[in-house]
Amino acid sequence: MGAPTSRAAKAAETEAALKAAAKRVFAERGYVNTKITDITAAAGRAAGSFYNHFTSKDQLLTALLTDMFAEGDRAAEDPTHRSDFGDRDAVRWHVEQYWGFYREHVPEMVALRQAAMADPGFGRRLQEMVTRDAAHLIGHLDPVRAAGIPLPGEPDLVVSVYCSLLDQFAYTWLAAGGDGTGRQISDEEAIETLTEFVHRGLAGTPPVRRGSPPG
Amino acid sequence: MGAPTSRAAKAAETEAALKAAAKRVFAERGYVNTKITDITAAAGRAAGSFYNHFTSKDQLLTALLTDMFAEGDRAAEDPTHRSDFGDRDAVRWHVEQYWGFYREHVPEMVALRQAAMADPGFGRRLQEMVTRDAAHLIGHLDPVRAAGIPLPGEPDLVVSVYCSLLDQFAYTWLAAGGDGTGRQISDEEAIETLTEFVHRGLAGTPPVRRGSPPG
DNA sequence: TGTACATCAGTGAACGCGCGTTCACTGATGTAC
DNA sequence: TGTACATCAGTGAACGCGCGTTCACTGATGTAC
Repeated sequence: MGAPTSRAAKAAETEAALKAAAKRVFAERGYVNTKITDITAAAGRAAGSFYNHFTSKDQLLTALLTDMFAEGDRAAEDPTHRSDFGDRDAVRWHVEQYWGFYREHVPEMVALRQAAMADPGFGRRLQEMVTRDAAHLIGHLDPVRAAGIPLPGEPDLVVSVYCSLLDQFAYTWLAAGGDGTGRQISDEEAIETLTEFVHRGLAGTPPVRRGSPPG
Repeated sequence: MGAPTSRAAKAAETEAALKAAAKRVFAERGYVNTKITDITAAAGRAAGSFYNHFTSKDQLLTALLTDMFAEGDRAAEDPTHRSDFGDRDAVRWHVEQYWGFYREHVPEMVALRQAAMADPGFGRRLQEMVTRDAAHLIGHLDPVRAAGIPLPGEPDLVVSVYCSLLDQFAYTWLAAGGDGTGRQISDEEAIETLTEFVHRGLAGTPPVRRGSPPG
């Protein structure tokens, strides 16, 4: 800004501007609907400039995802966290992490979701991300079983249920703009409801209930 | 086939062939990646023929969705079903309905999901579909509360949790080809795990548990 | 029943729009001496 | 420190590919008399 800049600095600045603009534009109109020139325009650069930094829109997204995962890995490396999903606090911690991460990375998460539907390469990338998460989570179920509480199904399926739930719920409320009723949702409310539901679902005792009342 | 056909019959046959081909091709390569000529080629017709029946790919999808919903409404009109989500059988019945419906309509459900991300019109359509479902389901929670069991959160959010879970889990296993580990899943296993998890999540009693053991 | 004309589903080559991508050019930064 | 040349980020008009869409044409079905 004003000060004379080296070439490298200027290039880095432009690349960062393109990335930031891409996130903004992806969030506004979605990944598939975004043209290269939408990104360069939003970044205040010429169309041709794009190709000094990225070979394609896909590769730009890949770069954004790399940034995102790097940050995510750093954030997730809190080895003090509770790892027993029979423990409500442990569930809450994980739900909160996921929710916070999604909220911070809505443009990338949405773009990845879109790209995964169109491009098998991103599909695999998304699956790997989920699988890695799942491998981490599956161990958190052992203490539940060790405590004599039967899981609702095979551990890998239970993890899949958990991931499905968090992913789609976060997408609905943080990215898609809610359930269509205009309802707003606070972080606290989302995290509490998810935590309670998941904790019960994993480690809760189903009630002994009659069917429908006679007559 | 062979027999001389009236114009109307021939046109209907072609339209049906285009719809059937579209479903096949959508399932193979996804909605966004499908070109008009992919559909006409799969149906064994000329490219121009498409426009005798549909104005665009979007409108073809709309037609497929109309067919699908018509069938879905007919199937869902079983007024004898249990409507108390404290009752495990009631939960199971709903899960089973959803799973079966999704299985029968993978191409349309996937296409709708893709279209909803790109086109706000389809986004609204999808939201309406979910909202209608939600309105039906929210009443099923009343008996749970009436029985003195606290829900894991506000009823509308609980319904949203339920819908998120079923939608994403079905998409993962029926459309996206699983969790990336090559794991297969039977209908029975899916329905049982979902039912148990949801039933506990809604109406289960969370265990009284210590935090992590001392030391 | 037969003939002449009208209509319409289907055809596929050709057209043209939109957008990704290129490339000759500019001016600023870096280097050589 | 100064001059001459090289390099490189950025520019934006122009190019061209891919695909949606059109349209003149064909041959079969429908209608009039």
